[in-house]
Amino acid sequence: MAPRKGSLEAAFARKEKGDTLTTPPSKQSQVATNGADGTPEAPAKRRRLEKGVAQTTPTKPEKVLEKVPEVTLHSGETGPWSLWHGGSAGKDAKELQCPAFDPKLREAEFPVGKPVSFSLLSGALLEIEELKGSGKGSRKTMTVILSNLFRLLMHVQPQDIIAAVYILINKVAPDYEAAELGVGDSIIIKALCENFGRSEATIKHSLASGEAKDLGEVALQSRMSQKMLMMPPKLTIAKVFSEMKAIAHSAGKESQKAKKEKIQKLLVASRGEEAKFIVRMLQAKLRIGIQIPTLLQALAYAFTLTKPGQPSGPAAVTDRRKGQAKLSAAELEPQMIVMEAAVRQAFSELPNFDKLIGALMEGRDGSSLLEVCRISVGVPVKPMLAKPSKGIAEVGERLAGKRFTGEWKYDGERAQIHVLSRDVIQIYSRNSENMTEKYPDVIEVVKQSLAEDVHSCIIDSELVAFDQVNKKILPFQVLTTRGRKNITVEDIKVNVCLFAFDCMLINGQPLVKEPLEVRRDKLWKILWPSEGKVTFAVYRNFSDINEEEIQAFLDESIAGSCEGLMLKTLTENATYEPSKRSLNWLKLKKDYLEGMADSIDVVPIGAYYGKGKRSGAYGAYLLAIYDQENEEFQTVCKAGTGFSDEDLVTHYGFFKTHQRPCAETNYNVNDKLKPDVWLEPCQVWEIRAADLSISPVHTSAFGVKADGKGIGLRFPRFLRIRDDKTPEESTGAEQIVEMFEAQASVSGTAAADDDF
DNA sequence: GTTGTCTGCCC
DNA sequence: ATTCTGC
DNA sequence: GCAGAATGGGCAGACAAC
Repeated sequence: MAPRKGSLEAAFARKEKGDTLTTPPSKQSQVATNGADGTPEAPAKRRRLEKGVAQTTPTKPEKVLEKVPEVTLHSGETGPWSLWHGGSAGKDAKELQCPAFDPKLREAEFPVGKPVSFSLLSGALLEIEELKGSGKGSRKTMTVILSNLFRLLMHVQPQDIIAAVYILINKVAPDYEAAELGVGDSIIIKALCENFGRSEATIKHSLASGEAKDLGEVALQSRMSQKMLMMPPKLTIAKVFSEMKAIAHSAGKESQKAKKEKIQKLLVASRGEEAKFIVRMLQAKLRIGIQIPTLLQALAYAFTLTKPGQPSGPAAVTDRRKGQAKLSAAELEPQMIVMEAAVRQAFSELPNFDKLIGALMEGRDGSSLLEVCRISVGVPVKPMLAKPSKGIAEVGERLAGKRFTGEWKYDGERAQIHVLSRDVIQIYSRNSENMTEKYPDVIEVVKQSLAEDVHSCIIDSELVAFDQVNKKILPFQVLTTRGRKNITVEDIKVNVCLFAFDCMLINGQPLVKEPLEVRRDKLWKILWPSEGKVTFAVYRNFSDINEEEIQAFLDESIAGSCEGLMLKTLTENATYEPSKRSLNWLKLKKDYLEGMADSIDVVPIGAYYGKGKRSGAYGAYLLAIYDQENEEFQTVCKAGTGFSDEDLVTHYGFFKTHQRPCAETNYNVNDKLKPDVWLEPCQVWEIRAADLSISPVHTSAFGVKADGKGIGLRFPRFLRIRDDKTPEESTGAEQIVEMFEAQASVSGTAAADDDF
C-alpha cells in the first residue's frame, strides 16, 4: 500500500464552517470564510449600493485599438517572417508548402468563382499529416500550408474559407449553437461494413494488427480496394460541408439510418485520400497536428499576405510581397504579429468563425478587427483555464514577488452567466455550450441577486450541487444527475449553489483588460449573496509566498468539500485574456501532491488496443483490486494516461507474453468493459486518482455502498510498477471503501450510504 | 412500454 | 479531466 | 511553455431494438 495516510487524516479533519459574514474585498485582506453562510434575508431588501456600479465603472473609454506591441524584426529566426521567406529556394511557388506561394499561379486549376474541389483540402491535410513529427520547422511548414490554402480560397472562392475552417475543426457551427454531428465510431463502423462489405471483425482485426491506425485508414483501405464502375461527381469543399450540416441536423425516427447513408454517399464519392479525412472529420479527430490555435495563426498570416477584394473598394491583392505596392519584410512582419494577436483575441472574445472570417473578409486588420469582434452579452467568451501545479514549491516559484490570491476550487460545473438584460439571462458551460435550459433556478436567483443598477454583465462562476437543508456542498456526482432539457423550477431535484469568482463585463463595459483585483471588486458590488443560492468563492489574498499558509488554506478548502485551490495573480499579468495565455491560472489539488493523494495498487487484468499514435501497443488497461473475502479481482478503473512512450512499449512487450484467451474465473468484470485482450494477473501498478465514485460498471466493493454498484476511480493515472508486491497484495476492497468514506464531500452527508 | 446502445458533454 | 512529447 | 493528441468515470438524452 502506498502512502496515503496523510490524505485520509486531512479528509477526516472536517472543519465546521463558521458563520462569518463576508466583507467587500476592498475592506479585507485575508478572508477565508464567506458565502454559503450569508444572511437569510431576501436579497432585494438589502440591496443598497453605497457606491453604485455606474460610478465605479471605468470612466476612461475602453480602448478599442490595440496598442501595437513593440516589435523587433526577427527576420529569419523566430518571428513569423521566418515562415515566409526561408525555404523557398528550389520550391515551386505553385505549391502550398512554398512560402513564396502565389494564389494567382493556380488560377488555371482553380478558376475564380468556381466551386473548389475537396481534393484541394484533402491534399493539404495529407501534406500536413506527412510533415507531422518530421523535425525542425515542420510545424512552421504546416502553418504555411494552411495559410496558403486560405489565401488560395480567398482568391478563388472566399465563401469556402468558412466551410474549410469548419471542416478543419470538425464542426458545423459555433459551440454555442447546439449542432452536433451525432456520429460516433459505432455508426461509422456500420457504414463501412455495409458500404464495403466488410465485417466488424475484420475491421477490428485491421486496427488490432496495426494495418490501419484508425477508422480513417480503415475507410481509405476499403475504398481503395473497391472497384467502381460509375463514379459520382467529385466532392467539393462546399458539398462536404453541406453534407456535414445535413448529418448534424438529421434527427428523429430513422435518423441513424439517414446519417449512415449520408456517410456512405460521401465515402463512395471520395477519391484519393479523401475517405480517410472524411471519416476522421466525422470522428472529430483529424489528428494531423492542427487545432484552433494553429488555425487562427494561419488565418492571421493569410489575411496579412493576401488582401481580399472589396465590393466597392480596392481589388484583391494576392501577394502583398509583390507588385508595385509591395511591402518589405520589415513592414509585413509587424503586421503579422499584430494580426495574429488580434485574431486570437477576437476569437477569444467572439468564438465564432463565421463572424471572424466575415470581419477579415471586410478587410479588417490588426488595428480594426477588435472593433467588431468584441466581448458581448449573449455570446460566451473563452474561459480562463488553469494549469495543474505539482506542489506548493512550484506555486511559489511562479508567483514569487507578485501579489496573488488563492480561491477554493469548487467541484461543480463551470458557468458563465450572461445577463443580457434584467429579464434575459443565459448560462454557458466551460466549452461554450448553452446551459440556459438546464438551470432555470439559477437564472431566477441571479435575477433577484443583481444590484439595482446592473442591466448587463458576464459573470464567471462554478455551480455546485448543494443540500439546502443541511447547507452542505454535495459531490460532483450528484450534480451530474440533474436533468438538462425542459427543466422547470418546480421539479428540480438537485439544487445548486452558485459560487461566483470573476466578472468580464458590466453594463456594456468589458473588464477583460482590468486586473483581477479590480474585476473582483466590481463583482462583489453587482451581486448580492443569498444563503445556499448565490455566493462568492472563498478566497485569501497573499502578498508573499508563505508555504505553510498556502498549505493550511488548501487543507481548509478540502475540509470544505472543495477540490483544492485556484491561484491567480491580482495585479501583475492578471487580465482575463485567455488568448494571451489560456492556462494563466494555477490549480493546486491534493492529488497532485505527493503523499496527500489516494494512491492505489492495482493489477492489470485486461488491455485495449491503442489508436492513432498509440497503435501498435495497448492504449489503455483494465485495472482491478483483489478482494480477499470473495477471492476475486474486481475492477476499479481503466488507465490510459500517465504512461511515457517508453512505458507503453515496455508494458506491451511484457503483457504480450502474459495474455489469456479468456477472463480468469476469479475476474469480476462487467460486460461493458470487456477488453480486447485478457491478461494474466502477474503485475502490480501504483496508480493515482482524485476521488472515488459509485460506479455502475466497476465491481470493487460491489454492493457495499450502493445496491448493485461498485466503486470506481475518478481521473486515474499510471504512476509506476510495484515490483515488490504480488497481485494478491494489491489494495483491498475494504480499503477502497475506507477511502470512499473518507472523502470530505461524502463523509457527514446523507449521501454517505446507499443514496446512490 | 421497457431495455440497451450510442453520443456528447460534464468533470 | 491528466499526462506526455515535439518544437 | 505551448499545442496537440493520447487516454479516464459517469451522467442524461436520443434512438433503436425488443
